[in-house]
Amino acid sequence: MDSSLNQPLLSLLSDGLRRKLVAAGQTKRFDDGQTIHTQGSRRLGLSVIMSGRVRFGVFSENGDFIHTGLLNKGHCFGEATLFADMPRAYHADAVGETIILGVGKKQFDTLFDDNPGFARAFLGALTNRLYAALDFADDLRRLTLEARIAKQLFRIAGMGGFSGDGIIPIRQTDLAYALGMSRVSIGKVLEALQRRGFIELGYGEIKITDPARLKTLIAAHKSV
Amino acid sequence: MDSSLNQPLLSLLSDGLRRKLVAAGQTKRFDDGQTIHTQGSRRLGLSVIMSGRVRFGVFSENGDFIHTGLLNKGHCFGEATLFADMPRAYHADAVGETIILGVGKKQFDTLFDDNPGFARAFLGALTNRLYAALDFADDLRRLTLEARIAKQLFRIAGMGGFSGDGIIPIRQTDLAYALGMSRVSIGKVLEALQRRGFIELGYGEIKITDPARLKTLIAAHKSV
DNA sequence: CATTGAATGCTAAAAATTTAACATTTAGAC
DNA sequence: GTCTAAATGTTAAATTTTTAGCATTCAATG
Repeated sequence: MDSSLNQPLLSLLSDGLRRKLVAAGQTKRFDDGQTIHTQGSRRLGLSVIMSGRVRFGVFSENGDFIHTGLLNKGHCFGEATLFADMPRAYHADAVGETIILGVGKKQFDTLFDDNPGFARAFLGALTNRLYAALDFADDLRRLTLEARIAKQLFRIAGMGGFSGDGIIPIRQTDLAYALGMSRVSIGKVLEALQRRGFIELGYGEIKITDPARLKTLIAAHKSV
Repeated sequence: MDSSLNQPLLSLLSDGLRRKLVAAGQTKRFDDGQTIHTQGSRRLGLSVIMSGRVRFGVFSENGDFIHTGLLNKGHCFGEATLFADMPRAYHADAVGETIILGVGKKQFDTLFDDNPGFARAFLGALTNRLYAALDFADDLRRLTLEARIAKQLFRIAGMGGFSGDGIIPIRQTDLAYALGMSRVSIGKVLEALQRRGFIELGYGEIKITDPARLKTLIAAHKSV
């Protein structure tokens, strides 16, 4: 989840392997908001984002969709269905027009077994994601709320591939869910950050106006 | 961190591969408490626990060692130094007499490239650990404190390979750190669990007296 | 078996966070 | 431009959690 640890799979593959992967799968186009797969799906295979973005989340008891993650071009998902026999862990839908390369288990296995380079790429990508997840869990336990929020904003900004103006499309409600806090608490801290000139709050978006100063906040730890 | 997702590497390797791995490395014996590696070490290689247990943690600002994880026989660590060029993320020391198989980067790479089966085993192990970490982060955000504590006790019990009597060697201080809460809060909940007959508190250990009933608690969610 | 450091037990005040409202603003649809 | 649903803004009370003590119990050591 730390962007520095988030090399997309495609960037870890050589041109040759990338071509082979594409040749082995089928691309499919999704409209904005269209469901790519549902949580718990047992359809085995690798999915690679060729263009666009994919939003992940879960449905709460009352049916609301709760956004928990976002991946953009070059990233893959569904490895767990191939390597660990797990169902799809999150609901996934498209953000904007999105093209997904789907590689079924059979084709993937053939490709994987014939090309040792794939293993390295996946191991690299998974290791990065594992340590990013461990880092995120550490943050939840050790950082002050302000630091967690600041870091999460950078995390989202880094993942998204958004326009370079520092505007992050995220609802305060989703930020609250992502950090396991109430919207009121998140709102209070955001308001304070805005007052201090670090960010500007919008409707469904947050603009980082002073990235350098905001970054200095993420070191703030709870006491031990 | 979920025990069901925690197949040790050695159990994912065929006999043949396991033998090859052992042949490629060197075993080294550590006494109880002896340091295996320090945080930040750049020594590249894979470490496999052949017997005993390894305790991971970090040193806080005031020099206290804070225990954050425990792995037992069959598990490996240090993959990140091989697959993602990262330094050792945690300090590691032995719990009881422990034998570690160390495989240097060079030997490992040779072995890995010549034996495709290794890739599958590592991918399986890493995928499991990734989803366990994501699950743990979810717990931190969604579960009530009581549920988090109950689940953490099972997590530790499952990891440890301890005697079958349900006694978990853990200090309340460490439990508090692992869950990012204060010792007072942890103590309060533990005391309540003891009063209700789920557990028995000891000095540096906790006994699960009623695993079945304790397990029912871990579903308790914060409201959304 | 006396000593000692480590761990747990306990407390009350302070601080942080949630809850449950309701008000206001925003962006898009008509 | 109006309307509307969605999102943010704002409270205050209730609850949870931390902080900062100090007391007590435990287990290992000499």
